[in-house]
Amino acid sequence: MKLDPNLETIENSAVYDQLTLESVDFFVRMMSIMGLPRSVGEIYGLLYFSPSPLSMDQICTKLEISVGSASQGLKTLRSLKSVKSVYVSGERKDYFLAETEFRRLFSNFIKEEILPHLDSAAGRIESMEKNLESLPDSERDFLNIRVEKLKRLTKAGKRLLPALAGLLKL
Amino acid sequence: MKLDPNLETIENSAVYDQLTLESVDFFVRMMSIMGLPRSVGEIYGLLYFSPSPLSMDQICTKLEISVGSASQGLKTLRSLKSVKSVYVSGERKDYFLAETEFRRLFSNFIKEEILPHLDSAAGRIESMEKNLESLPDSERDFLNIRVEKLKRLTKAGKRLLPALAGLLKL
DNA sequence: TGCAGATTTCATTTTTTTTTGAAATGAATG
DNA sequence: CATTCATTTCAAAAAAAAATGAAATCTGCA
Repeated sequence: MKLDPNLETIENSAVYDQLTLESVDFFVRMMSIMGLPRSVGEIYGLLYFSPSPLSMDQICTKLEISVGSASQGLKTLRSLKSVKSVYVSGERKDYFLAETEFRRLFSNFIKEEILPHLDSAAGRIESMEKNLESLPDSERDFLNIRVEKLKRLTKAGKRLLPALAGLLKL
Repeated sequence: MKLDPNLETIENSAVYDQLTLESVDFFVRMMSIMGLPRSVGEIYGLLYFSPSPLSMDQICTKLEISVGSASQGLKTLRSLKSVKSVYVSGERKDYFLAETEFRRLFSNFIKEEILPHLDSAAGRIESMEKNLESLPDSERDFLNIRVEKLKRLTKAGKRLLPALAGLLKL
């Protein structure tokens, strides 16, 4: 991360830079657990500790990433509703602020990245059940139990995961 | 001495192959959501529908993967306690069976892959708090609130995630 | 103990994912 | 409505992750 040497405001103090660095690091790891690219974590980490909204080119400059990455990363963060754009009077470009309700971030992540998989899994299980029917009763038991287990797992996932974010009382 | 391959067993039917294919596909996706490599999902998917334990070379043959991958994948699965090895009399090699309690799989996954990150996050937050102290009171508020939020998030994670697997009543 | 087969390790190759940067598209302003 | 700046898109480059396979290590048994 690159610092710009304009003094006096908190944003330009060395301590603030250090905090931002730690924030970026924190969110890079967190997003990476969620399977999101480094740049997404960097952008969110930067915005999370920024008292004022930042434009895309400020983000690119401070993080030393390309405009393509910034645009892509902001798109992802927008889809997770983790970032909001802010109108700044007399400015043409968009400015961004972090949305700090983690509950919403997780709930959108689950909705967008996980539930679709559970839905397609349900389809796959149906197809397994169809295949099972064509086996003789005597040999069906073992496989039947396994398929039932998968079915219960996906159902539990579909029920539990969306409820999970709701448990976050921060 | 080797058991002769009885062509009438369920394992050799086309329907069984189809089911195995679907199982592999199911678990490859599931493991990939958890950030685990394809080979891990393939191996678990194969074992999950196998009525009899399989050796490493059987796994390599059926999945067409290298011994290195199989060894690596089994190591991961062992560490997640998702696979158990079985003694087969008169056989030198190890044989493997899937452990089908998903609760244990998830609980181990959380313990091994996620909690360590939360622990290191706690350290990072401490360092942020130290940095905060050196800022003048007047400018500390905004950042203080953010750091507190991170602290609550990691604490909630540490409490909630291990409990999560326990909610799985399958 | 020494051997043969089984398993692990790890440098290398392959595959996949992410980033880049330039061209295309879009939008506000005069 | 043309110009300029801002944003998105996407092919190519770079980086990261995973798979391979052969050498090293381990293990049980004669």
